[in-house]
Amino acid sequence: MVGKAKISPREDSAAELPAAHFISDDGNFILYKGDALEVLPKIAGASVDLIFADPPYFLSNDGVTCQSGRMVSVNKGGWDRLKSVAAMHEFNRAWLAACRAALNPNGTIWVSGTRHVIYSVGFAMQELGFKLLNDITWEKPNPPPNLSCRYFTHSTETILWAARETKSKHKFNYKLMRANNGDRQMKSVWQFTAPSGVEKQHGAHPTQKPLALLSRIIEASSDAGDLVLDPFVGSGSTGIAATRLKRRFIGIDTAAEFLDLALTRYQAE
Amino acid sequence: MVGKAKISPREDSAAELPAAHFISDDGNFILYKGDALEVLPKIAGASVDLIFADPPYFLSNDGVTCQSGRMVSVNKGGWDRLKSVAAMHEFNRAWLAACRAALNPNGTIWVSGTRHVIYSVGFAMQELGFKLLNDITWEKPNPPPNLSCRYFTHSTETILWAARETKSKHKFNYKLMRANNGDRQMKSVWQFTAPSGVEKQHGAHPTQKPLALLSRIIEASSDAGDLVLDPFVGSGSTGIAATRLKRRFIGIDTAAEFLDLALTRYQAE
DNA sequence: TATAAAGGTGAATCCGCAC
DNA sequence: AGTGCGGATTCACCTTTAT
Repeated sequence: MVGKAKISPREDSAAELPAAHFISDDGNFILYKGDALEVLPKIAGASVDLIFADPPYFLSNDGVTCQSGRMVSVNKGGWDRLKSVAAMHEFNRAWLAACRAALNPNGTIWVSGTRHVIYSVGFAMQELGFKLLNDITWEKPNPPPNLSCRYFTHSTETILWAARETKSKHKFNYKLMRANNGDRQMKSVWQFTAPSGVEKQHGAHPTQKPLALLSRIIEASSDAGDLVLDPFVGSGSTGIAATRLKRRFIGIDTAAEFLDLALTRYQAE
Repeated sequence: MVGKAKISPREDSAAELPAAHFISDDGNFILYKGDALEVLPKIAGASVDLIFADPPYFLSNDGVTCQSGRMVSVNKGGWDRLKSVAAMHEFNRAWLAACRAALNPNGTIWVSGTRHVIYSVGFAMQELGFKLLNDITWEKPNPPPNLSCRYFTHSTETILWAARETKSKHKFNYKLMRANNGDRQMKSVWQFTAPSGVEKQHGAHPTQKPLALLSRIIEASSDAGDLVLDPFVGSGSTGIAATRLKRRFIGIDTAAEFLDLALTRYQAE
Protein backbone atom coordinates (compact mmCIF):
# COMPACT_ATOMS: atom_id res chain seq x y z
CA MET A 1 0.00 0.00 0.00
CA VAL A 2 1.36 3.33 -0.99
CA GLY A 3 0.97 6.74 0.50
CA LYS A 4 -2.44 7.35 1.97
CA ALA A 5 -4.85 5.56 4.25
CA LYS A 6 -7.08 2.79 3.07
CA ILE A 7 -10.41 3.61 1.49
CA SER A 8 -13.00 4.03 4.20
CA PRO A 9 -16.62 5.10 4.15
CA ARG A 10 -17.56 8.65 5.00
CA GLU A 11 -18.18 9.10 8.71
CA ASP A 12 -21.54 10.72 8.17
CA SER A 13 -22.96 8.15 5.83
CA ALA A 14 -21.52 4.90 7.08
CA ALA A 15 -24.98 3.77 8.11
CA GLU A 16 -26.20 3.65 4.54
CA LEU A 17 -22.97 2.38 3.02
CA PRO A 18 -23.95 -0.19 0.43
CA ALA A 19 -22.46 -3.64 0.64
CA ALA A 20 -19.49 -3.95 -1.65
CA HIS A 21 -19.57 -6.53 -4.39
CA PHE A 22 -15.91 -7.14 -3.65
CA ILE A 23 -13.19 -5.72 -1.41
CA SER A 24 -9.57 -6.80 -1.77
CA ASP A 25 -7.61 -7.88 1.31
CA ASP A 26 -5.65 -4.65 1.39
CA GLY A 27 -8.84 -2.63 0.90
CA ASN A 28 -7.45 -0.85 -2.12
CA PHE A 29 -9.65 -2.44 -4.77
CA ILE A 30 -13.39 -2.21 -4.25
CA LEU A 31 -16.31 -2.97 -6.56
CA TYR A 32 -19.88 -1.84 -5.99
CA LYS A 33 -22.92 -3.09 -7.84
CA GLY A 34 -25.47 -0.43 -8.62
CA ASP A 35 -26.19 2.86 -10.25
CA ALA A 36 -23.34 5.35 -10.05
CA LEU A 37 -25.96 7.97 -9.23
CA GLU A 38 -27.05 6.09 -6.12
CA VAL A 39 -23.78 4.58 -5.01
CA LEU A 40 -21.51 7.60 -5.41
CA PRO A 41 -23.07 9.86 -2.75
CA LYS A 42 -22.82 7.07 -0.21
CA ILE A 43 -19.23 6.05 -0.65
CA ALA A 44 -16.92 8.69 -1.92
CA GLY A 45 -17.58 12.03 -0.26
CA ALA A 46 -15.41 14.59 -1.98
CA SER A 47 -12.34 12.41 -1.78
CA VAL A 48 -11.77 11.09 -5.28
CA ASP A 49 -8.60 12.22 -7.02
CA LEU A 50 -9.31 10.88 -10.48
CA ILE A 51 -12.30 9.55 -12.39
CA PHE A 52 -12.29 7.66 -15.66
CA ALA A 53 -15.69 7.10 -17.24
CA ASP A 54 -16.72 5.34 -20.42
CA PRO A 55 -20.47 5.95 -20.35
CA PRO A 56 -22.99 3.84 -22.24
CA TYR A 57 -24.05 5.04 -25.68
CA PHE A 58 -27.64 3.82 -25.92
CA LEU A 59 -27.15 3.33 -29.62
CA SER A 60 -29.28 0.29 -30.18
CA ASN A 61 -32.62 1.69 -29.12
CA ASP A 62 -34.22 4.86 -30.41
CA GLY A 63 -36.91 4.81 -27.75
CA VAL A 64 -35.13 5.80 -24.58
CA THR A 65 -35.95 8.13 -21.75
CA CYS A 66 -34.31 9.24 -18.51
CA GLN A 67 -36.03 8.82 -15.17
CA SER A 68 -34.26 10.26 -12.15
CA GLY A 69 -30.90 9.83 -13.80
CA ARG A 70 -31.49 6.33 -15.10
CA MET A 71 -32.01 5.36 -18.71
CA VAL A 72 -35.22 3.50 -19.48
CA SER A 73 -36.35 2.20 -22.84
CA VAL A 74 -39.90 3.15 -23.74
CA ASN A 75 -42.68 2.14 -26.01
CA LYS A 76 -41.91 3.67 -29.39
CA GLY A 77 -45.45 4.96 -29.78
CA GLY A 78 -45.42 8.73 -29.84
CA TRP A 79 -41.70 8.76 -29.30
CA ASP A 80 -39.09 10.48 -31.41
CA ARG A 81 -35.36 10.78 -31.80
CA LEU A 82 -35.13 14.29 -30.42
CA LYS A 83 -36.65 13.22 -27.12
CA SER A 84 -33.99 10.55 -26.93
CA VAL A 85 -31.35 13.22 -27.45
CA ALA A 86 -32.78 15.15 -24.51
CA ALA A 87 -32.91 11.99 -22.42
CA MET A 88 -29.30 11.19 -23.20
CA HIS A 89 -28.30 14.65 -22.07
CA GLU A 90 -30.30 14.41 -18.86
CA PHE A 91 -28.59 11.09 -18.12
CA ASN A 92 -25.14 12.51 -18.79
CA ARG A 93 -25.81 15.55 -16.64
CA ALA A 94 -26.98 13.36 -13.77
CA TRP A 95 -24.01 11.03 -13.53
CA LEU A 96 -21.54 13.82 -14.25
CA ALA A 97 -22.99 15.89 -11.40
CA ALA A 98 -22.63 12.91 -9.06
CA CYS A 99 -19.03 12.47 -10.18
CA ARG A 100 -18.31 16.15 -9.65
CA ALA A 101 -19.57 15.92 -6.08
CA ALA A 102 -17.31 12.94 -5.44
CA LEU A 103 -14.19 14.66 -6.76
CA ASN A 104 -11.94 16.57 -4.43
CA PRO A 105 -11.51 20.25 -5.36
CA ASN A 106 -8.38 19.61 -7.39
CA GLY A 107 -9.56 16.31 -8.81
CA THR A 108 -10.00 15.67 -12.51
CA ILE A 109 -12.20 13.47 -14.67
CA TRP A 110 -11.65 11.76 -17.99
CA VAL A 111 -14.58 10.72 -20.16
CA SER A 112 -14.29 8.78 -23.39
CA GLY A 113 -16.85 8.47 -26.12
CA THR A 114 -17.67 8.60 -29.80
CA ARG A 115 -19.65 11.30 -31.57
CA HIS A 116 -22.92 9.76 -30.43
CA VAL A 117 -22.42 10.87 -26.84
CA ILE A 118 -19.33 13.01 -26.51
CA TYR A 119 -20.96 16.30 -27.51
CA SER A 120 -23.66 15.89 -24.92
CA VAL A 121 -21.01 14.92 -22.37
CA GLY A 122 -18.71 17.83 -23.15
CA PHE A 123 -21.50 20.36 -23.12
CA ALA A 124 -22.93 18.92 -19.89
CA MET A 125 -19.49 19.33 -18.33
CA GLN A 126 -19.46 22.98 -19.29
CA GLU A 127 -22.98 23.42 -17.98
CA LEU A 128 -22.01 21.86 -14.65
CA GLY A 129 -18.97 24.10 -14.19
CA PHE A 130 -16.19 21.68 -15.04
CA LYS A 131 -13.16 23.21 -16.71
CA LEU A 132 -12.23 21.45 -19.94
CA LEU A 133 -8.48 20.90 -19.89
CA ASN A 134 -7.86 18.84 -23.02
CA ASP A 135 -9.79 17.05 -25.68
CA ILE A 136 -7.67 14.05 -26.46
CA THR A 137 -8.04 12.27 -29.79
CA TRP A 138 -7.48 8.56 -29.42
CA GLU A 139 -6.45 7.60 -32.92
CA LYS A 140 -6.73 3.93 -33.82
CA PRO A 141 -4.21 3.01 -36.51
CA ASN A 142 -6.26 -0.04 -37.50
CA PRO A 143 -9.89 1.01 -37.45
CA PRO A 144 -12.55 -1.22 -38.96
CA PRO A 145 -12.99 -0.13 -42.59
CA ASN A 146 -16.08 1.80 -43.57
CA LEU A 147 -18.16 -0.69 -45.52
CA SER A 148 -20.80 1.72 -46.78
CA CYS A 149 -18.23 3.99 -48.44
CA ARG A 150 -20.37 6.98 -47.51
CA TYR A 151 -18.18 8.37 -44.72
CA PHE A 152 -14.58 8.95 -43.84
CA THR A 153 -13.40 5.94 -41.88
CA HIS A 154 -14.25 6.55 -38.23
CA SER A 155 -10.84 6.08 -36.68
CA THR A 156 -10.95 7.98 -33.38
CA GLU A 157 -12.56 8.24 -29.99
CA THR A 158 -12.55 11.46 -28.06
CA ILE A 159 -11.40 11.53 -24.45
CA LEU A 160 -12.23 14.66 -22.51
CA TRP A 161 -10.14 15.72 -19.54
CA ALA A 162 -11.64 18.23 -17.15
CA ALA A 163 -11.01 19.72 -13.73
CA ARG A 164 -13.73 20.01 -11.13
CA GLU A 165 -13.87 23.79 -11.51
CA THR A 166 -12.13 26.77 -12.99
CA LYS A 167 -10.15 27.42 -9.83
CA SER A 168 -8.88 23.86 -9.52
CA LYS A 169 -5.15 23.36 -9.37
CA HIS A 170 -5.19 20.19 -11.34
CA LYS A 171 -2.45 17.61 -11.19
CA PHE A 172 -0.45 17.04 -14.37
CA ASN A 173 2.76 15.04 -14.37
CA TYR A 174 4.28 17.07 -17.15
CA LYS A 175 7.82 15.80 -16.89
CA LEU A 176 6.79 12.17 -16.96
CA MET A 177 4.65 12.70 -20.03
CA ARG A 178 7.45 14.62 -21.70
CA ALA A 179 9.94 11.89 -20.86
CA ASN A 180 7.55 9.28 -22.28
CA ASN A 181 7.45 11.23 -25.52
CA GLY A 182 11.12 11.54 -26.36
CA ASP A 183 11.62 14.74 -24.35
CA ARG A 184 9.02 16.63 -26.35
CA GLN A 185 5.77 17.94 -24.98
CA MET A 186 3.14 15.27 -25.36
CA LYS A 187 0.37 16.35 -27.72
CA SER A 188 -3.35 15.76 -27.58
CA VAL A 189 -3.41 13.09 -30.30
CA TRP A 190 -2.62 9.63 -28.97
CA GLN A 191 -2.15 6.55 -31.07
CA PHE A 192 -3.04 3.20 -29.54
CA THR A 193 -4.24 0.09 -31.28
CA ALA A 194 -7.61 -1.13 -30.04
CA PRO A 195 -7.34 -4.10 -27.68
CA SER A 196 -7.73 -7.53 -29.19
CA GLY A 197 -6.95 -11.14 -28.37
CA VAL A 198 -4.68 -11.27 -25.34
CA GLU A 199 -6.14 -8.31 -23.53
CA LYS A 200 -9.65 -9.62 -24.01
CA GLN A 201 -8.90 -13.15 -22.83
CA HIS A 202 -11.09 -12.94 -19.72
CA GLY A 203 -14.23 -11.86 -21.53
CA ALA A 204 -15.58 -9.36 -23.97
CA HIS A 205 -16.76 -5.79 -23.64
CA PRO A 206 -17.75 -3.77 -26.69
CA THR A 207 -15.79 -0.63 -25.86
CA GLN A 208 -12.82 -2.07 -23.97
CA LYS A 209 -9.95 0.40 -23.76
CA PRO A 210 -6.31 -0.61 -24.14
CA LEU A 211 -4.42 -0.79 -20.86
CA ALA A 212 -1.71 1.46 -22.26
CA LEU A 213 -4.31 4.18 -22.74
CA LEU A 214 -5.60 3.89 -19.19
CA SER A 215 -2.06 3.81 -17.87
CA ARG A 216 -1.18 7.04 -19.61
CA ILE A 217 -4.30 8.72 -18.25
CA ILE A 218 -3.64 7.57 -14.70
CA GLU A 219 0.05 8.41 -14.76
CA ALA A 220 -0.57 11.81 -16.27
CA SER A 221 -3.06 12.99 -13.70
CA SER A 222 -2.55 11.16 -10.41
CA ASP A 223 0.15 9.96 -8.05
CA ALA A 224 0.72 6.65 -6.31
CA GLY A 225 -1.74 6.23 -3.45
CA ASP A 226 -4.38 8.42 -5.09
CA LEU A 227 -7.98 7.23 -5.29
CA VAL A 228 -9.21 6.40 -8.78
CA LEU A 229 -12.88 5.80 -9.54
CA ASP A 230 -14.67 4.30 -12.53
CA PRO A 231 -18.48 4.64 -12.51
CA PHE A 232 -18.96 2.34 -15.55
CA VAL A 233 -16.54 -0.51 -14.91
CA GLY A 234 -17.24 -2.56 -18.01
CA SER A 235 -14.35 -4.88 -18.62
CA GLY A 236 -12.44 -3.39 -15.70
CA SER A 237 -9.35 -2.05 -17.45
CA THR A 238 -9.28 1.08 -15.28
CA GLY A 239 -8.97 -1.00 -12.12
CA ILE A 240 -6.19 -3.12 -13.58
CA ALA A 241 -4.19 -0.11 -14.68
CA ALA A 242 -4.80 1.67 -11.37
CA THR A 243 -3.68 -1.35 -9.37
CA ARG A 244 -0.51 -1.84 -11.41
CA LEU A 245 0.31 1.82 -10.87
CA LYS A 246 -0.25 1.58 -7.09
CA ARG A 247 -3.37 3.67 -7.04
CA ARG A 248 -6.43 2.79 -4.95
CA PHE A 249 -9.53 1.93 -6.94
CA ILE A 250 -13.31 1.99 -6.65
CA GLY A 251 -15.42 0.62 -9.47
CA ILE A 252 -19.18 0.80 -9.94
CA ASP A 253 -21.35 -1.01 -12.45
CA THR A 254 -24.99 -2.01 -12.68
CA ALA A 255 -24.16 -5.32 -14.33
CA ALA A 256 -22.89 -8.13 -12.09
CA GLU A 257 -21.34 -9.90 -15.08
CA PHE A 258 -19.07 -6.95 -15.76
CA LEU A 259 -18.05 -6.72 -12.10
CA ASP A 260 -17.23 -10.42 -12.17
CA LEU A 261 -15.21 -9.94 -15.35
CA ALA A 262 -13.32 -7.09 -13.70
CA LEU A 263 -12.75 -9.22 -10.61
CA THR A 264 -11.46 -12.14 -12.63
CA ARG A 265 -8.98 -9.86 -14.37
CA TYR A 266 -7.93 -8.36 -11.01
CA GLN A 267 -7.32 -11.77 -9.47
CA ALA A 268 -5.30 -12.88 -12.48
CA GLU A 269 -2.83 -10.06 -11.87
CA MET B 1 -19.87 29.19 -64.90
CA VAL B 2 -20.44 25.53 -64.33
CA GLY B 3 -23.58 23.46 -64.14
CA LYS B 4 -26.48 25.24 -62.59
CA ALA B 5 -28.10 28.63 -62.86
CA LYS B 6 -26.66 31.71 -61.29
CA ILE B 7 -27.44 32.48 -57.68
CA SER B 8 -30.73 34.32 -57.53
CA PRO B 9 -32.89 35.50 -54.67
CA ARG B 10 -35.93 33.51 -53.66
CA GLU B 11 -39.00 34.55 -55.56
CA ASP B 12 -41.03 35.06 -52.43
CA SER B 13 -38.55 37.21 -50.60
CA ALA B 14 -36.93 39.25 -53.31
CA ALA B 15 -38.52 42.36 -51.94
CA GLU B 16 -36.53 42.19 -48.73
CA LEU B 17 -33.34 40.92 -50.29
CA PRO B 18 -30.50 42.73 -48.57
CA ALA B 19 -27.99 44.64 -50.63
CA ALA B 20 -24.92 42.56 -51.26
CA HIS B 21 -21.57 43.83 -50.03
CA PHE B 22 -20.12 42.45 -53.26
CA ILE B 23 -21.27 40.46 -56.28
CA SER B 24 -18.81 39.17 -58.85
CA ASP B 25 -19.45 39.78 -62.55
CA ASP B 26 -20.49 36.20 -63.13
CA GLY B 27 -22.72 36.29 -60.04
CA ASN B 28 -21.07 33.26 -58.53
CA PHE B 29 -19.30 34.96 -55.67
CA ILE B 30 -21.43 37.05 -53.33
CA LEU B 31 -20.70 38.60 -49.96
CA TYR B 32 -23.32 39.91 -47.55
CA LYS B 33 -22.67 42.05 -44.52
CA GLY B 34 -24.80 41.21 -41.54
CA ASP B 35 -25.89 38.60 -39.07
CA ALA B 36 -26.19 35.14 -40.53
CA LEU B 37 -29.41 34.80 -38.59
CA GLU B 38 -30.95 37.76 -40.38
CA VAL B 39 -29.41 37.41 -43.80
CA LEU B 40 -29.88 33.68 -44.32
CA PRO B 41 -33.69 33.56 -44.42
CA LYS B 42 -33.73 36.32 -47.00
CA ILE B 43 -31.24 34.96 -49.49
CA ALA B 44 -30.85 31.25 -49.55
CA GLY B 45 -34.20 29.52 -49.32
CA ALA B 46 -33.56 25.80 -49.04
CA SER B 47 -31.09 25.83 -51.87
CA VAL B 48 -27.67 25.52 -50.28
CA ASP B 49 -25.73 22.37 -51.04
CA LEU B 50 -22.88 22.82 -48.60
CA ILE B 51 -22.12 24.99 -45.59
CA PHE B 52 -18.78 25.52 -43.92
CA ALA B 53 -18.88 27.44 -40.63
CA ASP B 54 -16.14 28.51 -38.24
CA PRO B 55 -18.19 30.18 -35.52
CA PRO B 56 -16.78 32.72 -33.06
CA TYR B 57 -15.66 31.50 -29.65
CA PHE B 58 -16.34 34.50 -27.44
CA LEU B 59 -13.27 33.66 -25.42
CA SER B 60 -12.20 37.08 -24.34
CA ASN B 61 -15.24 38.06 -22.34
CA ASP B 62 -16.79 36.07 -19.53
CA GLY B 63 -19.85 38.28 -19.47
CA VAL B 64 -21.70 37.36 -22.61
CA THR B 65 -25.35 36.80 -23.31
CA CYS B 66 -27.49 35.96 -26.32
CA GLN B 67 -30.28 38.24 -27.49
CA SER B 68 -32.38 36.95 -30.38
CA GLY B 69 -29.51 34.92 -31.71
CA ARG B 70 -26.86 37.57 -31.34
CA MET B 71 -24.06 37.59 -28.79
CA VAL B 72 -23.94 40.64 -26.55
CA SER B 73 -21.36 41.35 -23.90
CA VAL B 74 -22.84 42.41 -20.62
CA ASN B 75 -21.90 44.18 -17.44
CA LYS B 76 -20.22 41.59 -15.27
CA GLY B 77 -22.29 42.52 -12.24
CA GLY B 78 -24.41 39.58 -11.24
CA TRP B 79 -23.13 37.56 -14.14
CA ASP B 80 -21.46 34.20 -14.06
CA ARG B 81 -19.72 31.74 -16.29
CA LEU B 82 -22.57 29.26 -16.40
CA LYS B 83 -24.92 31.83 -17.86
CA SER B 84 -22.34 32.45 -20.56
CA VAL B 85 -22.33 28.74 -21.31
CA ALA B 86 -26.09 28.86 -21.77
CA ALA B 87 -25.81 31.98 -23.93
CA MET B 88 -23.17 30.34 -26.13
CA HIS B 89 -25.48 27.39 -26.63
CA GLU B 90 -28.44 29.60 -27.47
CA PHE B 91 -26.30 31.41 -30.03
CA ASN B 92 -25.11 28.17 -31.60
CA ARG B 93 -28.64 26.77 -31.76
CA ALA B 94 -29.89 29.93 -33.44
CA TRP B 95 -27.40 30.12 -36.29
CA LEU B 96 -27.39 26.35 -36.78
CA ALA B 97 -31.18 26.39 -37.11
CA ALA B 98 -30.93 29.14 -39.73
CA CYS B 99 -28.31 27.13 -41.59
CA ARG B 100 -30.48 24.02 -41.47
CA ALA B 101 -33.35 25.93 -43.03
CA ALA B 102 -31.08 27.15 -45.82
CA LEU B 103 -29.76 23.67 -46.65
CA ASN B 104 -31.47 21.60 -49.28
CA PRO B 105 -32.75 18.24 -47.96
CA ASN B 106 -29.61 16.39 -48.99
CA GLY B 107 -27.26 19.21 -48.09
CA THR B 108 -24.53 18.90 -45.49
CA ILE B 109 -22.77 21.23 -43.09
CA TRP B 110 -19.25 21.33 -41.73
CA VAL B 111 -18.47 23.19 -38.50
CA SER B 112 -15.00 23.62 -37.07
CA GLY B 113 -14.08 24.57 -33.55
CA THR B 114 -11.97 23.92 -30.50
CA ARG B 115 -13.15 22.51 -27.20
CA HIS B 116 -14.49 25.93 -26.17
CA VAL B 117 -17.42 25.69 -28.57
CA ILE B 118 -17.50 22.37 -30.36
CA TYR B 119 -19.39 20.45 -27.67
CA SER B 120 -22.15 23.01 -27.64
CA VAL B 121 -22.19 22.95 -31.45
CA GLY B 122 -22.28 19.17 -31.73
CA PHE B 123 -24.97 18.80 -29.13
CA ALA B 124 -27.03 21.61 -30.68
CA MET B 125 -26.81 19.78 -34.00
CA GLN B 126 -28.22 16.67 -32.39
CA GLU B 127 -30.95 18.68 -30.72
CA LEU B 128 -31.92 20.25 -34.03
CA GLY B 129 -32.16 16.95 -35.85
CA PHE B 130 -28.96 17.03 -37.89
CA LYS B 131 -27.34 13.66 -38.47
CA LEU B 132 -23.69 13.59 -37.43
CA LEU B 133 -21.77 11.92 -40.24
CA ASN B 134 -18.15 12.29 -39.13
CA ASP B 135 -16.15 14.01 -36.47
CA ILE B 136 -12.96 14.95 -38.25
CA THR B 137 -9.82 15.63 -36.26
CA TRP B 138 -7.70 18.29 -37.89
CA GLU B 139 -4.27 17.49 -36.51
CA LYS B 140 -1.71 20.27 -36.72
CA PRO B 141 1.84 18.97 -36.90
CA ASN B 142 3.07 22.42 -35.91
CA PRO B 143 0.86 23.50 -33.03
CA PRO B 144 1.91 26.33 -30.75
CA PRO B 145 3.61 24.72 -27.76
CA ASN B 146 1.93 24.70 -24.39
CA LEU B 147 3.73 27.37 -22.41
CA SER B 148 2.26 26.62 -19.02
CA CYS B 149 3.24 22.94 -19.09
CA ARG B 150 0.00 22.03 -17.40
CA TYR B 151 -1.75 20.45 -20.35
CA PHE B 152 -1.11 18.18 -23.27
CA THR B 153 -0.26 20.41 -26.21
CA HIS B 154 -3.52 21.37 -27.87
CA SER B 155 -2.80 20.19 -31.39
CA THR B 156 -6.20 19.65 -32.99
CA GLU B 157 -9.39 21.26 -34.06
CA THR B 158 -12.55 19.28 -34.47
CA ILE B 159 -14.57 19.57 -37.67
CA LEU B 160 -18.06 18.13 -37.53
CA TRP B 161 -19.78 16.97 -40.68
CA ALA B 162 -23.52 16.55 -40.57
CA ALA B 163 -26.45 15.99 -42.88
CA ARG B 164 -29.62 18.03 -42.66
CA GLU B 165 -31.57 15.09 -41.31
CA THR B 166 -31.50 11.36 -40.72
CA LYS B 167 -33.18 10.65 -44.03
CA SER B 168 -30.78 12.77 -46.09
CA LYS B 169 -28.95 11.07 -48.91
CA HIS B 170 -25.79 13.03 -48.41
CA LYS B 171 -23.19 13.52 -51.10
CA PHE B 172 -19.79 11.95 -50.53
CA ASN B 173 -17.23 11.71 -53.32
CA TYR B 174 -15.77 8.53 -51.97
CA LYS B 175 -13.67 7.58 -54.97
CA LEU B 176 -11.99 10.96 -55.16
CA MET B 177 -11.13 10.89 -51.47
CA ARG B 178 -9.81 7.39 -51.82
CA ALA B 179 -7.72 8.37 -54.84
CA ASN B 180 -6.34 11.35 -52.93
CA ASN B 181 -5.24 9.01 -50.17
CA GLY B 182 -3.17 6.49 -52.10
CA ASP B 183 -6.15 4.28 -52.94
CA ARG B 184 -6.98 3.69 -49.30
CA GLN B 185 -10.14 4.81 -47.57
CA MET B 186 -9.55 8.27 -46.17
CA LYS B 187 -9.78 8.30 -42.39
CA SER B 188 -11.23 10.88 -40.04
CA VAL B 189 -7.86 12.24 -38.89
CA TRP B 190 -6.45 14.85 -41.26
CA GLN B 191 -3.02 16.39 -41.02
CA PHE B 192 -2.55 19.91 -42.31
CA THR B 193 -0.09 22.50 -41.10
CA ALA B 194 -1.73 25.66 -39.82
CA PRO B 195 -1.47 28.54 -42.30
CA SER B 196 1.29 31.04 -41.70
CA GLY B 197 3.19 33.66 -43.57
CA VAL B 198 2.42 33.29 -47.26
CA GLU B 199 -1.21 32.27 -46.89
CA LYS B 200 -1.86 35.13 -44.52
CA GLN B 201 -0.33 37.77 -46.79
CA HIS B 202 -3.56 39.67 -47.31
CA GLY B 203 -4.38 40.11 -43.66
CA ALA B 204 -4.75 38.30 -40.39
CA HIS B 205 -7.54 36.24 -38.93
CA PRO B 206 -6.99 34.30 -35.72
CA THR B 207 -8.47 31.03 -36.93
CA GLN B 208 -7.65 31.06 -40.61
CA LYS B 209 -7.96 27.61 -42.10
CA PRO B 210 -5.52 26.23 -44.64
CA LEU B 211 -6.87 26.20 -48.19
CA ALA B 212 -5.98 22.54 -48.54
CA LEU B 213 -8.36 21.76 -45.68
CA LEU B 214 -11.24 23.71 -47.23
CA SER B 215 -10.53 22.16 -50.61
CA ARG B 216 -10.79 18.65 -49.20
CA ILE B 217 -14.06 19.49 -47.50
CA ILE B 218 -15.57 21.00 -50.62
CA GLU B 219 -14.36 18.26 -52.93
CA ALA B 220 -15.54 15.55 -50.58
CA SER B 221 -19.10 16.74 -50.23
CA SER B 222 -20.09 18.82 -53.28
CA ASP B 223 -19.82 18.91 -57.04
CA ALA B 224 -18.88 21.65 -59.48
CA GLY B 225 -21.68 24.19 -59.78
CA ASP B 226 -23.01 23.50 -56.27
CA LEU B 227 -23.77 26.38 -53.94
CA VAL B 228 -21.43 26.71 -50.98
CA LEU B 229 -22.20 29.03 -48.06
CA ASP B 230 -20.06 30.35 -45.21
CA PRO B 231 -21.95 32.25 -42.50
CA PHE B 232 -18.76 33.43 -40.74
CA VAL B 233 -16.48 34.45 -43.58
CA GLY B 234 -13.48 35.54 -41.53
CA SER B 235 -10.42 35.55 -43.76
CA GLY B 236 -12.46 34.15 -46.64
CA SER B 237 -10.65 30.88 -47.31
CA THR B 238 -13.90 29.04 -47.98
CA GLY B 239 -14.76 31.37 -50.86
CA ILE B 240 -11.31 31.03 -52.39
CA ALA B 241 -11.38 27.26 -52.26
CA ALA B 242 -14.96 27.17 -53.57
CA THR B 243 -14.11 29.46 -56.49
CA ARG B 244 -11.03 27.46 -57.46
CA LEU B 245 -13.15 24.32 -57.44
CA LYS B 246 -15.85 25.91 -59.63
CA ARG B 247 -18.48 26.06 -56.92
CA ARG B 248 -20.76 29.06 -56.42
CA PHE B 249 -20.26 30.89 -53.14
CA ILE B 250 -22.18 33.06 -50.70
CA GLY B 251 -20.35 34.51 -47.69
CA ILE B 252 -21.81 36.34 -44.71
CA ASP B 253 -20.01 38.25 -41.99
CA THR B 254 -20.88 41.02 -39.57
CA ALA B 255 -17.47 42.63 -39.91
CA ALA B 256 -16.82 44.72 -43.03
CA GLU B 257 -13.07 44.37 -42.57
CA PHE B 258 -13.30 40.61 -42.92
CA LEU B 259 -15.50 40.91 -46.01
CA ASP B 260 -12.95 43.28 -47.50
CA LEU B 261 -10.16 40.87 -46.66
CA ALA B 262 -12.09 38.06 -48.34
CA LEU B 263 -12.72 40.27 -51.35
CA THR B 264 -9.07 41.24 -51.65
CA ARG B 265 -8.12 37.59 -51.65
CA TYR B 266 -10.81 36.79 -54.22
CA GLN B 267 -9.63 39.52 -56.55
CA ALA B 268 -6.04 38.38 -56.24
CA GLU B 269 -7.02 34.99 -57.63
C1' DT C 1 18.36 33.81 -33.86
C1' DA C 2 14.32 36.17 -33.30
C1' DT C 3 9.50 35.57 -33.37
C1' DA C 4 4.91 34.19 -32.63
C1' DA C 5 1.41 31.47 -30.46
C1' DA C 6 -7.68 33.05 -30.22
C1' DG C 7 -1.28 31.40 -23.47
C1' DG C 8 -1.28 30.41 -18.44
C1' DT C 9 0.09 31.36 -13.67
C1' DG C 10 0.49 33.59 -9.56
C1' DA C 11 1.82 37.51 -6.97
C1' DA C 12 0.75 42.15 -6.27
C1' DT C 13 -2.63 45.50 -6.31
C1' DC C 14 -6.96 47.66 -6.22
C1' DC C 15 -11.67 48.12 -4.96
C1' DG C 16 -15.85 47.60 -2.32
C1' DC C 17 -18.36 45.97 1.41
C1' DA C 18 -18.67 44.55 6.30
C1' DC C 19 -17.58 45.10 10.90
C1' DA D 1 -13.17 56.76 9.80
C1' DG D 2 -10.19 52.73 9.97
C1' DT D 3 -9.33 48.13 9.33
C1' DG D 4 -9.89 43.65 7.27
C1' DC D 5 -11.16 40.48 4.04
C1' DG D 6 -12.67 38.62 -0.42
C1' DG D 7 -13.16 39.21 -5.06
C1' DA D 8 -11.58 41.12 -9.29
C1' DT D 9 -8.11 42.91 -12.14
C1' DT D 10 -3.39 43.86 -13.68
C1' DC D 11 1.09 42.64 -14.86
C1' DA D 12 5.49 40.45 -15.01
C1' DC D 13 7.31 36.24 -16.12
C1' DC D 14 7.39 31.46 -17.07
C1' DT D 15 7.80 28.15 -20.69
C1' DT D 16 8.12 25.43 -25.56
C1' DT D 17 8.33 24.50 -30.45
C1' DA D 18 8.24 25.33 -35.43
C1' DT D 19 9.31 28.58 -38.79
